Amino acid sequence: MPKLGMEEIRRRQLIDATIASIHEVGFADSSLSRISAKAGVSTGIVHHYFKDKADLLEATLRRLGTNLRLAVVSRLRGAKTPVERLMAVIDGNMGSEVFTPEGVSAWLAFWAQVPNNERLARVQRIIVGRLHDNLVDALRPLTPGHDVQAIATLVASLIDGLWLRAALKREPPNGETARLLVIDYLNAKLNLNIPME
Amino acid sequence: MPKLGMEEIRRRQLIDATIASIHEVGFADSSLSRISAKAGVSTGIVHHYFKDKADLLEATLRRLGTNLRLAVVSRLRGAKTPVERLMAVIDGNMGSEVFTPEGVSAWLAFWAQVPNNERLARVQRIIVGRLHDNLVDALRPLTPGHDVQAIATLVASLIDGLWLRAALKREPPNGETARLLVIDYLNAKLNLNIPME
Amino acid sequence: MPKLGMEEIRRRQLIDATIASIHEVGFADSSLSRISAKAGVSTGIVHHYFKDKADLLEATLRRLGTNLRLAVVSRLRGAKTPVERLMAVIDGNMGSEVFTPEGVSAWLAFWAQVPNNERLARVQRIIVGRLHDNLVDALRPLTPGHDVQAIATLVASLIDGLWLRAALKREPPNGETARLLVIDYLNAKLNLNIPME
Amino acid sequence: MPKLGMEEIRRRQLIDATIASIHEVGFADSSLSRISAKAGVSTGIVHHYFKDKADLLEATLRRLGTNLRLAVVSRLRGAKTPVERLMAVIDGNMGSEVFTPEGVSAWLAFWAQVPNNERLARVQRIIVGRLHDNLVDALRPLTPGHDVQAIATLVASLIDGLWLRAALKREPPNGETARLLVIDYLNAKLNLNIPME
DNA sequence: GATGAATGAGGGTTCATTCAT
DNA sequence: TATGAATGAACCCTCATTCAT
Repeated sequence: MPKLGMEEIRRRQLIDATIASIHEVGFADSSLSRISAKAGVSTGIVHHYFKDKADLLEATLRRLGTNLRLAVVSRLRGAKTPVERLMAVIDGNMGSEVFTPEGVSAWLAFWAQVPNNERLARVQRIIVGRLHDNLVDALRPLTPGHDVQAIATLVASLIDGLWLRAALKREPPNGETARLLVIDYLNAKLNLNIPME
Repeated sequence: MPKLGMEEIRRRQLIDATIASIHEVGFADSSLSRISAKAGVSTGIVHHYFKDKADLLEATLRRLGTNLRLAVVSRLRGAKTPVERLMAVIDGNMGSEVFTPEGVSAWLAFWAQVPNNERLARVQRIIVGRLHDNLVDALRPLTPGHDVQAIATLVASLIDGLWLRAALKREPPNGETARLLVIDYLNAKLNLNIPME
Repeated sequence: MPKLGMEEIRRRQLIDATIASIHEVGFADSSLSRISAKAGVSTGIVHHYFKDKADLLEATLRRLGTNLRLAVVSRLRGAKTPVERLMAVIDGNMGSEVFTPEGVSAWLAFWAQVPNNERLARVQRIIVGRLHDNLVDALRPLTPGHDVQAIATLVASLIDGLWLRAALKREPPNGETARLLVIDYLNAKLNLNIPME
Repeated sequence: MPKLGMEEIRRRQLIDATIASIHEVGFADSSLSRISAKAGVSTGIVHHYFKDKADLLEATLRRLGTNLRLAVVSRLRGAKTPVERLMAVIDGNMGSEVFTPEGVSAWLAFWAQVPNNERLARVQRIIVGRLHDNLVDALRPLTPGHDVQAIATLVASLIDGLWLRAALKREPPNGETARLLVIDYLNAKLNLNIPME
């Protein structure tokens, strides 16, 4: 009889191994044999839980997006003021759960696949769209008289750039420093006084 | 003397074909046979002019960096005022010679290789360092009382983020829009009045 | 006793599914997982009722042979005259119970395995031998002065050829047409007057 | 510089090895690694000369058809009388160049693939059609008052059946015996006197 | 009896690289 | 200088078979 919940466990194992492998050796060298070895299972098992390698990769990107969404959602729950809500979105994209060595490596790797992979592109568009919407919602009460769309685009681009630079560095990414750069911009542009503690 | 400069011609052919191929089918599918076909030469020829595939890729990244450097240098030549010098650096990184569909695609592809490829990483560090130095030099006369390093980092990150987003989009990248976002930030942060014509 | 005969039921299910699968996708693509899915059981069950895949295939060929034998035997039961007995053998090999799309497909598939599979070869030799013996017995009273062995061989070869051609055609096999060709030969060779109604 | 005619040599090597392999171990076990080993080349080379395995197999079936056609054509060249022309067709399909152990094995193997492989089916229809046309042409002057189509079909089926039986036997096929069975049928049916020397 | 998760060998295929020409 | 034939390792994937449940 099938062990209950085994499917979810195995899928998670394999997705985690995929992220770890991409971090360690990169996208190109993340073969299924390496991934399954890292997950501690046989190569054949992958095709029990995923249609093929592309399916595993898509699920992995989806998971990265989910992690990001959860990081924002959990912070929004405790946010009361407009500034707190804005910072929930910013911090949700810079927090220590997501802004990890493995996380930024995997993100960069997947981004590079997007231009030539429609299925990954679709997932990525959802993730990017969600960040943009979150930013616009959070910025609107704080930006009377400004072009909120442009500011959201700038902040999103800045966040992307910081993720990119984090991925390119050898050291573990420093979310705190990255966060301060975003706050500094917002304070200057919107005449806010978000504390940079 | 008909063969004079043959080496340089062939190397350039192959590098151009590499960039074009990466743009068209991505890094993973840019096999040497595809690249050489695109360059109109045989597969074997690659190893006459490059040690191996890694060597060709490194040369390609180097060329991308050179293009960027030249775009900045040529603009700096006509720059007189501090603001003009700053804009020379910005525009050199957003100008239509470099901010092309092929250019941004190739950049993104190489970025993704850097974390797991020390040789490419070395080249990339040089390029990043040069942009940072250029920015610091240009910003210093305009930023009394500010942390010039932080501002340079923010601008550089923003530029990277804009390149990244340009690569992820389907449409040809719009350097003008990207440029305006950077100017807008600088005007707000440094109380400048760089015209956004 | 509800489980009584379960073994026979399961074996029959799987054999039928094997024949159906071979007809649908061919011998090569008739994997155990496909066969068991078609039979509506799990993959593991096959090894409860058959030693391995080769065993299932052998049982399937045996069943095909049995079907043929029964088709002949049942017709022989009502045959009185020598001609009727001959026609019982012919029709038993061309009748609508056996000369079906699935039947001819499966036969052809198994024939192709025989030269390199001793176990299947053994089964096939029994089936071929039985047809030959049946034909010789039925022909003897009708072929005074002829080489009964040669005629039996020719008829058997002709029947095989007609099965083969039926399997290669896209349309459902036409046993009636095939039958008439055999009768026509016998009438010509033996100066008989078997009606071709 | 490419060795002239190398392509034709290699293709022939590989096709011959394919036929030999099918004869030795059957269609299913004729992997590319086995075929290329038998041809004395590496596995990778197959894809220089054939698009993929299906392409090699199709070329192999085509070659078998060509061999058959040539065997008939060469005999037709010396045929003067109608009977000689008929025998040229018969003997061309039973001659020692084509009615070999490897030949009949490969034929049976390919026949079994036809129902589930449209590309092979197309080639096979051409071959079958050619035999039928040849037979009708040769039979027409000898069959006044008969249904020439039906006789051609019977002869073709008989030939197929004899090939089939030859493939199923362990011994090398005996073309002479097979040939006599066909002649015997024709003599009986058409009141001919083709000598059975 | 029955399931389907798990294994690992072997399949076809692609590829960077080498080398005879 | 230039070719492309040739190699063999590594890839993804499928499969028969086993076994814990």
